[in-house]
Amino acid sequence: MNIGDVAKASGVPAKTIRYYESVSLIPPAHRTDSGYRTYDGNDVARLRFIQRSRSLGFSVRDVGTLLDLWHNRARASAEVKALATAHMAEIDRKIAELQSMRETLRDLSERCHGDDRPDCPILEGLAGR
Amino acid sequence: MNIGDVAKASGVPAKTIRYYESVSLIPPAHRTDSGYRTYDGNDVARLRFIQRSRSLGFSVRDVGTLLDLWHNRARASAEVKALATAHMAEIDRKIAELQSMRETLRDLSERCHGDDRPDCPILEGLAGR
DNA sequence: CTTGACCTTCCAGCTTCTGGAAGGTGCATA
DNA sequence: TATGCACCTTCCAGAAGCTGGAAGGTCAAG
Repeated sequence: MNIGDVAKASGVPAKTIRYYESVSLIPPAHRTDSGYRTYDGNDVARLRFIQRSRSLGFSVRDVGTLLDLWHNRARASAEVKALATAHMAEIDRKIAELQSMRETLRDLSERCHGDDRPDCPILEGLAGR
Repeated sequence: MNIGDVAKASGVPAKTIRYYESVSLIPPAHRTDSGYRTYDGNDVARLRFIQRSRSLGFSVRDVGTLLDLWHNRARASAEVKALATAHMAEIDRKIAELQSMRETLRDLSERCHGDDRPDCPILEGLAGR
C-alpha cells in the first residue's frame, strides 16, 4: 500500500502520517526503489490506534507511550490506567475552566440589551466595572 | 511607567505586552530618549481589559475587535453581544467534545483492573476492540 | 565606578499539523 | 511513444499565543 491507501484505510491524512514519522511516533516506512513509502495491515492498525488515541485528546507524546505499552506484552495495566486517569484529570480541569468562562459570559450577556445603543454590560465587565 | 511597572499593575507579563504590540493589539508605546517604552494609566486599563477578555477565552483577534468596540462610542451593544454569543457557542462545543472524551475514557478505565497484569480494556478500546 | 535590576532586539521553540512549491513516478490511454 | 493525470517525494512556512534565552544597552544606588 502507498501512503494514500493507508491514509484512506486509517483515516489519518498522508501529510499527518509523514509528520508522525518525522517525529518518530511511527517507525520509518519501508520504501520502494523509487522512494515511495509502503505500508501493510499492521501499519493501518497502528495508525487507527493513534487516531483513536488522539481523538480522545491524548498528546502525541502520550500516544507514543500508549503505543509502547500496547506492543509490550510485559506491561502492567496499571501503567495504562495511570495515564488515562491523569488525562481525565486534565480534561476535567479544562472542562471546569471552560464552564467558568461560560458562566461569566452568560451573566454578562444576560444583562446586555443587544440593541443599537452603546451601553453594554459586557464591555463594562471586561473593563472591570 | 516602564514596561515592568505596567506589567505588575495589569497582570500582563512584559514579554506579552511586547508581543501584543508586535501584533498590533495595542498601539506602539511612547519611548524615552534611550528607547524604553513608557506607559500611563490608560495603558494599564487597556491591558486589564485585554487580560480579562483573554481569560474568558476570547482570541487575540476578537480582543482586538472588543477593544475597538470599547473605544467606539457609536457602537451598538448588539455587536458586542453577538461576539460573546458566538464565543459561548464555541465554548459549548469544546465542553461537549471534552465531555464526550471524558465519558469514553471513564468507560474504558472502569473496566481496567489497573494491576500488574497486561490485559487492559483501555488498550483494547484504543485498538478498536 | 561598580553592581544589579531593568530595558532593548532578535531568534528559536512549544504543539500539531496543514498548505504549497518544485519536481519525480506510475499507469492508462491516444 | 507520447501525453496526461494522479500520485508520490522533500522542504519551507505559517497558524496561536506566547515564552525563554542570548547579547547588549540603561539607570539608580552605594
